[in-house]
Amino acid sequence: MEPKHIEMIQSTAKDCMLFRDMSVEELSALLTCLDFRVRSFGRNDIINMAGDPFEGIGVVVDGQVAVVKENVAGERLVFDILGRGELFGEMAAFTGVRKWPATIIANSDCTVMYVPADKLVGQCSNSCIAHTRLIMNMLGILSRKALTLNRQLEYLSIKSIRGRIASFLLEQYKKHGKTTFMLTMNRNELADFLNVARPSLSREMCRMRDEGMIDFHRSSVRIRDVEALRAAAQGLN
Amino acid sequence: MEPKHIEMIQSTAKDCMLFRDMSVEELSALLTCLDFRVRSFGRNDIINMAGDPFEGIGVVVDGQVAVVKENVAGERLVFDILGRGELFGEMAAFTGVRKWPATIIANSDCTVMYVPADKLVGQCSNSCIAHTRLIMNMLGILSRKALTLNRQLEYLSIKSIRGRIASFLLEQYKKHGKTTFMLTMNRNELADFLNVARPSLSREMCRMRDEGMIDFHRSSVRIRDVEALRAAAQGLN
DNA sequence: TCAAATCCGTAACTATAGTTACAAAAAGCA
DNA sequence: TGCTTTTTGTAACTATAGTTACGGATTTGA
Repeated sequence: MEPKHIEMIQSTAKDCMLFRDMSVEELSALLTCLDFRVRSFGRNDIINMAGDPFEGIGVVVDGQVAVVKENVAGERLVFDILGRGELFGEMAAFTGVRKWPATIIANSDCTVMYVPADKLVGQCSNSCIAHTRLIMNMLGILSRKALTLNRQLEYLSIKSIRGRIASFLLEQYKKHGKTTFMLTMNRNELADFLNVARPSLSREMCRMRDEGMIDFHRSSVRIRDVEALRAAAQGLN
Repeated sequence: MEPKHIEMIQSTAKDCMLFRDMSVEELSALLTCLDFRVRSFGRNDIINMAGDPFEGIGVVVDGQVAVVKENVAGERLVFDILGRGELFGEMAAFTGVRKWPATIIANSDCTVMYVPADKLVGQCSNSCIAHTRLIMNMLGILSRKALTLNRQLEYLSIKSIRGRIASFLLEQYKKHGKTTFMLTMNRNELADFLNVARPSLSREMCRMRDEGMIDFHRSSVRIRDVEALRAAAQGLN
């Protein structure tokens, strides 16, 4: 293990849900008994391939990775984008799944730390306090994960494109706190995210503009009629 | 607490993931320190309403409940059907959410046991072994939940009704290990589950029958051409 | 700075799914 | 058993979204 890795992990751990509420000492003790490994990847490298044998949970130490799933037709569905301190493989770890359920791809040059699943689950020999906390943190992470999935499910359960756009924009509005904001996705990505065809998305957005609900140009959006948007999100009108 | 309840819970606990791998003694000790409550409901009763204050995890002791979500337009999306020994509210418990994220409805007369969230999370005063095991079981349950949601997300990301039906039937086929099996949902429920209109579901199922992929009558289904189904699930043909 | 690549809106056409209504079959029940 | 309720398939019609193609705007990068 190179020293720069240790340092990087220590500093990442501060922002990592998995190691939350631990003192530096606890963390050090924990890290020694977790028996982790570190690997680095270049942009677009495949970090883990769906179906490959699952070894353990991954923590993004540096850079950005994407969790994707591909069907046989070759369509790629982006499930999640993860940054520093975020986890992947946590669902597989506790269900005894032996294969990666999704593919992990490096969105940029990145460094990943792997923790063997059995080290997480098993009681460590020093039975450190930090290990207990680790488990509780894990519970929180998994729960949050489930809630996020739940919310995404709500998106896809909306049947009309207009409803999905409206819900999405309302969430952005809430997030930014302003009626004018920039989208972080281009039309293609947004269409993928909302699981609709790109031209259909454009068409519907223009209709909504024509009706005076919103205004937009490229990635900048302005909400003109919040109430109308709310109604649209609920499938009315 | 009525004795019949205690007995019912003890017997349910045997089949309950939350209490897995515990001896009768451990279970008894655990139950005393969990401070649970028991309530009974009649068919179609609302057990917990989305938005109502969240008290604790629910365990189905007897009967069947449905986890649903409704939008203002009144459309009802069935997220899950739970039987004896299954849990609800486990996601809310560990994320500090104070409101029920979904509505729970009694599918039949049923009995439910509630365990306060803080009793699960906090160390019990007797720090019993069973409590540790409870937490580990909880990890497994949450992971599995997340995987299930993931799978449902995959369902809804399929754009065609035919693809959804095919995926659903393939999963049932895999689950039963036989090409002939009974569905546990009627057409209405299945349509809800797949998030499509009921007549559209019927129509598509009939088309698939006409094309020789499947055979069915009411809730009994026979898969006639697995490969064709696989192709359909992937959006081909 | 200019050419290439990408992004975005648009339109015509097609395909798919939703809506509504109804009747036959099955199940529940008095 | 016979009546009622529920479940299911079906059909005609409508609405919505996907497909394909194209051109202008914008960005990228040599």
